[in-house]
Amino acid sequence: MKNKTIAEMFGRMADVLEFRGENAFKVNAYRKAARTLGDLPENIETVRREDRLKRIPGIGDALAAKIEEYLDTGRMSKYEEVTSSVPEGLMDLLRIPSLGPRTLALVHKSLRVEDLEGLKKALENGSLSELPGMGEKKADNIRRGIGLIERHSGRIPLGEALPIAEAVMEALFSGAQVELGRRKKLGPMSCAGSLRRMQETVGDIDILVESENGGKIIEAFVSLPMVSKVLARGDTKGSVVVEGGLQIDLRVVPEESFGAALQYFTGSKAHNVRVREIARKRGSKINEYGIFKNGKRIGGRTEEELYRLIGMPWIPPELREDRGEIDAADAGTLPRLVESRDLRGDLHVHTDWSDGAADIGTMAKKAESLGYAYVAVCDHSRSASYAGGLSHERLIEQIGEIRKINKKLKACRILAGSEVDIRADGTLDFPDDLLKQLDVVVASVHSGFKKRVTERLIAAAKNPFVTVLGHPTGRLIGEREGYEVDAEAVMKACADTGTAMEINAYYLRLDLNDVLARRAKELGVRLSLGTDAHHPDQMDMMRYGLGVARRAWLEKKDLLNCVKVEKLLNKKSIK
DNA sequence: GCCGTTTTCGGCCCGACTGTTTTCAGTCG
Repeated sequence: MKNKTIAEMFGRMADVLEFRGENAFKVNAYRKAARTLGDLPENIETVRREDRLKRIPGIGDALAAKIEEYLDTGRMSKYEEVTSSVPEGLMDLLRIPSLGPRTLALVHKSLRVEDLEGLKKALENGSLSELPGMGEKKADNIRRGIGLIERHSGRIPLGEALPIAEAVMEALFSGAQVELGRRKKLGPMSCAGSLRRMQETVGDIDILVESENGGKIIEAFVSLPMVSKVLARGDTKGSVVVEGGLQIDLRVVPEESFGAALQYFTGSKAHNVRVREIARKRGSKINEYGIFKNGKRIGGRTEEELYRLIGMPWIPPELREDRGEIDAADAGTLPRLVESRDLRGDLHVHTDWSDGAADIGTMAKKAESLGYAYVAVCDHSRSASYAGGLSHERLIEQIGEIRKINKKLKACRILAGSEVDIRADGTLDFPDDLLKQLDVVVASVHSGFKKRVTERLIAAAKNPFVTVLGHPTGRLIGEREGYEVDAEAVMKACADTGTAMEINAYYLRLDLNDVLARRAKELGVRLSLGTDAHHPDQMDMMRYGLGVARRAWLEKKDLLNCVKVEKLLNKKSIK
């Protein structure tokens, strides 16, 4: 797909245009188009062929022409002209926090800085801090920014950030309660930002708490044991770095503004821009303190109130990405998102029969404690020798073992399954007559990442005994891109054959991701949540997969996990 | 560069904080 490439080109052009000081609204137009294209689940070439380019929001005559030029010739003259006007690599420096386009232009023009090395030198020899408008503190901030991106490219996975945020909030809750004394009750506390939206990675953590005693709360916050550095402490805002380098901002807001502040700090930015636009068109104004009409406050205590006052229902945080949720809210067609309590089971776990850490009974017990009605044991198949993949005989033995344990279980049923390898030649690792005996078959690619992956996945989908395609794109967050796969073609095959596609809930996979899972739903594909747990504790990662499902607008009916066990076992009813 | 229930021209979200200034530009969310 050329979508990402074109999106990156527009993004890069936006950077350069901003750097050159051109019209900020034009810059914004490029940036908006870049984001829309990056999120577009459909192949841009298809959209072009059907002459629908200009129907994409934010794409007008000029950008459509540029896209067409690129698709036809493989080049974009405007892009080449714009990017060649600045040294290669210079724009990468914009990733450094507290170094924006204006400052970059200044250091480039007056100090001839062209890359990170040059920037470091200018910081070292003091020439940067002597520039007009610059100073020691600004230089310090840029130094810290460089350190930040060098340590860990800026963002950390949701599955690491959320437990830290929860630990901090819990400690803060008791700490702040002590500071306040017993008589004053601490108001509600919530995380905000990309963490609350359950985005797959987060840059920093935002926490909001409602109280009239900001100073004391902030004091308790900066004194928490996990804090390694205090960046700022005031009456309404505190900012710290915790062990591991993650930045956490705490904001204390008064009761009447809590909802407005929560909405504001939850974002996303694109969502908030649209919400404010609409508020303005409808005669009111929204900021982080509330919603105002003719200069008079008319609300802001809760998010529900805020949305209601501009004429729409509350929008779940996972949807707030400006991907159509605002129009849907306006039209009253928001999805009824799947919830944790809708999930009847985990459809992908491993045991010590292959490379898992716990035995079948222990995994089942964990499933029971989570309130599940079923758990699918899907150990690796024979080709996955690195993972102790089961031989034909061992799998038959395991099926027998599972049937035996099931007789002793009450609430939760173990489903006999397999995570069967889709081999490099496109065949599956077990013959059909063995697969037929299983309750659940997850078919996954674990090798030959560059060998005709699309065709292999489609072939697997066509197998009548394959229930689910496991981690269909194979990406690992922060480690590797997915396979070269035509996701759209695979989805269509799954829709045709009734094969489900996995949202692997393991925090580094989250595969399918939100955008693709939503597209799958649109095409009529059922999704399946599995934690891929290799340890009972990892079954708790279901919440990350659920986050993806909700970000993908999925409802109960879209997920295989919400189906009753009887229906699940009757394969004809699901495939 | 996009867009249109005020508009095909003239708008385009809003405010805080920081660091540098002596009234404001840049950055951020």
